[in-house]
Amino acid sequence: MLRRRMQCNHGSPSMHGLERYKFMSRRSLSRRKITLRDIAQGCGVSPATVSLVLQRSPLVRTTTRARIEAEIERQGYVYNRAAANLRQRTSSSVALIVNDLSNPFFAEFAAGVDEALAAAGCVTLLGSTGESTERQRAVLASLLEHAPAGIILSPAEGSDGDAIARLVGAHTPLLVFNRELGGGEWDLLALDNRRGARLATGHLLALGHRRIAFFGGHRDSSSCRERRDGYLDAMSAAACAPEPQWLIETAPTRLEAARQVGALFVRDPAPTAAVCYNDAVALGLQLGLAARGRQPGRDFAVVGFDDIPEAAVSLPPLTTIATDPRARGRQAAERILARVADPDLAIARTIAPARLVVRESSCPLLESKGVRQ
Amino acid sequence: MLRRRMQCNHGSPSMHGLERYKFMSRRSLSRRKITLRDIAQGCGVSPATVSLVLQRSPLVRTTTRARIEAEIERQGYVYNRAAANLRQRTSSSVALIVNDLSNPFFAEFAAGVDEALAAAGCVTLLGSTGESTERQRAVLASLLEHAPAGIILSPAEGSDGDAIARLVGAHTPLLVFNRELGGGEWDLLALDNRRGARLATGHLLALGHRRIAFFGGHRDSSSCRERRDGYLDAMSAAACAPEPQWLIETAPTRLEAARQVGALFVRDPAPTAAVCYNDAVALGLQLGLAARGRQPGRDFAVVGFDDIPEAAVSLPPLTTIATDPRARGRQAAERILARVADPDLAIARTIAPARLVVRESSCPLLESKGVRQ
DNA sequence: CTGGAGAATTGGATCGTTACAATCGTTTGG
DNA sequence: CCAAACGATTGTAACGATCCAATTCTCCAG
Repeated sequence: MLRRRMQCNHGSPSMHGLERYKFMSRRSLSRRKITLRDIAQGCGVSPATVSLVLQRSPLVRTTTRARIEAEIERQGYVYNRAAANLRQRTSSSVALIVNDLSNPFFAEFAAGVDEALAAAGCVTLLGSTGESTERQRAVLASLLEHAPAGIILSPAEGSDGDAIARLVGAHTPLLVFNRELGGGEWDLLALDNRRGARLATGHLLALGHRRIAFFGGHRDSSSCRERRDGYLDAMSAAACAPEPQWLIETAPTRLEAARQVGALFVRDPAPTAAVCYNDAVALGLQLGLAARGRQPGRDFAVVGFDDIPEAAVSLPPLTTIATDPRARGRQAAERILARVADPDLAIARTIAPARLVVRESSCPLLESKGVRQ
Repeated sequence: MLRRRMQCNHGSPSMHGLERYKFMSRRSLSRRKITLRDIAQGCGVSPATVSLVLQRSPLVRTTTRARIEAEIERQGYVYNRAAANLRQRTSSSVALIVNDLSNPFFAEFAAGVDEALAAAGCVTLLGSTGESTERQRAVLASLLEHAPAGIILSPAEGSDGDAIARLVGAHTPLLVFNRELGGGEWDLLALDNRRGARLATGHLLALGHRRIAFFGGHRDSSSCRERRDGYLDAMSAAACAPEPQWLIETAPTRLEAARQVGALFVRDPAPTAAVCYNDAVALGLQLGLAARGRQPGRDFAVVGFDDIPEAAVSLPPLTTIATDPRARGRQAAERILARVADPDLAIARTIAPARLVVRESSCPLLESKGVRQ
């Protein structure tokens, strides 16, 4: 806890008002903070009037307002929103809890949230969980003490909805992002993972591929499960039965994905294309393919998921499913602001659309390859 | 501004203490927030005692403490840190203002800051400027109203130090990151751009290159200027005079960089290697080279700057200067916490080291190429 | 049984702001 | 000339915690 003690001279009883003020202003101008009282005193009005000016109330006479505003400027007064919030029982902050900012998907999301909140004159309280439910608990508790008006939470894997509901209480509206979380009454903003993966798989099918793998991601991750389900939907709709070795699990990182590429080709029939859990994995796959002498986008088709910035500039540029995390961030922020303004809004489950972005990594099936074996 | 009005029943004069409490608790348990008073009342002690428990004071008897803690748990009380901060004249938040979170360098930095602040029980107030001094002014003013204990600012290009000093005032310690900013008394944490670029250039010189370009970045960016100076240092130390067309200015993005690659080769003598302003530019350069039939890492050596995650997995993997933004973030947070704890610390200008990470994009000079013309 | 030293607890003022009711001038209509 | 109406301003009590001095409780030595 931060605690800076200031050795502030409380005026001795012998000094009356003005003298004391002068004394303070000379002696400790740089130590003590200017308050609304100082402004009031400085131009001979009551604190209440200054407060009215700060609230842009039309009740104050124009000339008085001007005088007060000049004094505010002169003394370099800064409004203490915490004090105001305490009195008004309001809050001008929203808490944002994500897994990890170094994941570009979440970084973009956070940027979008912050952008929209700032536009509404609201400040972002940041927290990150590192995908640990224990840290999530701690971070949530810590942020709640700052009485945010609302919370945007991208829950860590394996979160317990009831525990979160108990922690947050009924006072603070919560918006859950990116993952289903049962156990409470809250808004949800999720991606259409299933339809996205169906889109990706359908695209590869349309290019002539039949032996399509689903590559990467953790089995127990809900987003991975949804994407895999979408892939399976599309495959069975096209009457293609995936071989077990076409479903490869990896940590969702480039490096880990690159290491696992071999597993795709250990047994025949080998796949000619892959739908990947996300772009990181897809880029790793491209790398691993190149290392084994297969050229992605020519010998093997790859589709990613997320459309992170480097997808557009990889070699070859990656076909992927765009989810526009920045727009999702703005959307989340706007939704929570709306709910704060009106707590009686109906709970909404919003599934954001995903769209296919075709680039060069998804090539048609090569006849020679397709026919071989 | 957020303002949720609660239709709270103020107890009518006819009701005395306990009845009123019961009424409130039945009628509006889910509306009204639990305060420390409620806990005190709930177990028949004074608010002061509850406060002592919350502060882990050793003055309360163990049995009393247990009783109070149970009540806190039972009622689901959440501490109101804003109220405490108001009374104590302290703050448990630090403001972090960066250019843009979607830049992975800043995202990593922010992650590091948040990590270290959270470990100290302190919350991060986020703000982003989008490299606009006007937004920076607004964001800074808005965050200051929340009375952060300190501010970590990565100033927007073209910031006016005096204006910032005036805005922030002498009360709130400021740590400036990543860019020099004159005009006030504050700590600085910067990267050793000059030495880093010298390292990069020296590495290429050691590989036999003499015709080395400095590619990318904005002329008016201070970090770009410093890196270019480092490059020029190393070149002149090796008695190499750079041709004017070896110094190419671009926006610091992959796409823009890829577009400008042609400019390197419009006139003889053409360079055989390039030190890039940053990794984004370097990756763009690799892309542009490939598009023109030159293979980076074989026909042309490339060195980047920053060591962003994709540098390790590009084609070819990029030799670069690592600055470890996450560690810088932790460092910044720790420094501002130290200064908050002791405002009389001497001002520190910290220049973080940069280290060369050799990968495959920096190849030795090919004899055939080197001798031609 | 009493005095008094600690230990444990508490009342009340306070942090900087705002809501509310009350006040003070001015003006206007009757 | 008074009442009412209005516009502008203000005193005071909160908001939810903490600090400080003062008080009460314990317990033990004498």
